[in-house]
Amino acid sequence: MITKAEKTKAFIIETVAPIFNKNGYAATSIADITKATGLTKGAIYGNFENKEQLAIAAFKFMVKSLMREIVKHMDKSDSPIEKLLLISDFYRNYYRYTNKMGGCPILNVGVDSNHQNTLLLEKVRTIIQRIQDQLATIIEEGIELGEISTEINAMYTAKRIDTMIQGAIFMAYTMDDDFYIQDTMNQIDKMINEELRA
Amino acid sequence: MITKAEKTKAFIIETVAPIFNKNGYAATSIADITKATGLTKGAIYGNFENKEQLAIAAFKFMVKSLMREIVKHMDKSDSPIEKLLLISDFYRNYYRYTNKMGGCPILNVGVDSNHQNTLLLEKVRTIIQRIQDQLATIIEEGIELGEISTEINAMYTAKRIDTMIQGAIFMAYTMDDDFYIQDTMNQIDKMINEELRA
DNA sequence: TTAGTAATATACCAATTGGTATATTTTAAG
DNA sequence: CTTAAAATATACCAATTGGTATATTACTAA
Repeated sequence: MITKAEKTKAFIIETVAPIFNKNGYAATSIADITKATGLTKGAIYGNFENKEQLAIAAFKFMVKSLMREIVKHMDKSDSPIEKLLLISDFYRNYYRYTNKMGGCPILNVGVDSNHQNTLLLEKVRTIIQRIQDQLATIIEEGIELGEISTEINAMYTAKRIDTMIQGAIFMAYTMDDDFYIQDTMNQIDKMINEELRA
Repeated sequence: MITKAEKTKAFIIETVAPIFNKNGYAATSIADITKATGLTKGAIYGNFENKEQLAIAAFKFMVKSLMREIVKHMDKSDSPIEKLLLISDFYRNYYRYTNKMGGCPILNVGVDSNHQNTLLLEKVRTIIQRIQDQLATIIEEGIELGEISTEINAMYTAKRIDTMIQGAIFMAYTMDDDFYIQDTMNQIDKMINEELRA
């Protein structure tokens, strides 16, 4: 059964996630949180142990919804090479899409938590690792199916793609220019078609 | 003549720069600053208008010393294509080098200031623009000297290289793994040799 | 309807925040 | 050595910080 508190908890997370994502952990106060939710400290601390645990829940929520979207998009094809192209295609809308939630949580929390919050940094690392593993798995499947050259190192290539994507996201947000993402996705497509394809 | 205050000012900036870089603007308190410098609020506010101006001075200081190093390294050759290879070579030591100062100031302040501090963000943008302009100039010189293919778009290529570098820096710091930088620099070298070269 | 409990609000806490006015010390010129 | 000015230290400010103990309200099962 879904209790009142569970609904409140979900509501707090949804409301607070973009605030943490935009402002960062230290620059987000409990007052910001109560103001945005319209709730009081009692409700917040009744549902979350402390600010840190709320920030972790918010990060997980953003990543989860992001991952859901990308998997949904990716599953439009069964072909590994098509899947890779669908991933870059997903990121073509990333700037517009993530602007609503205050930017890319992986980039923002990754930088924000470094030297500052061990628990959060750990969560970011886990997510990045998972993304790269999934990318590598798709590439390996492509190799097995003969779509992708056997010369390709799946993990290296996965890391390379992920690195390019994160660079593009950083540049796009810092310079407020979607070009970086579009151009990088073109480069990744080129790489898929000209280097990966068997 | 070099006054006492000028020396103190420089000392404060040097001491405080890595703290701001590591912790971010909001997470760095005036108390952190007085503790690190051994000075009091009087000395800090006697030399800087406020926390924001100090953070800006600290950012400029870090970028200036970083730029000095990269230019010094780059000037080991007169050939544009060699200059490009020397840039990627410089970044091969970037992780170790910037760890001392608490990470890459462009990445850190770029992410930290977004949605938070307009003045700082503006400084970051100016620096990124300058880096890309300088990269583009080198590429153009390479084209004029016949070292680089006339097919190459200097500004696009400059942006592409810069984007890859920033992605590598983010990944290296977030995952605490220098591999991302080394691999990306290999990729950039490959790009220079196989795509740019006339 | 009522009692018990779950959920939220209120009032409060010490510590810290960025910043300032003023007192004190340090410096350099005469 | 003296003195004015420059530089730094001290003491203080209201506002805000994350967090808690307790009071109040909302909900649900009997």
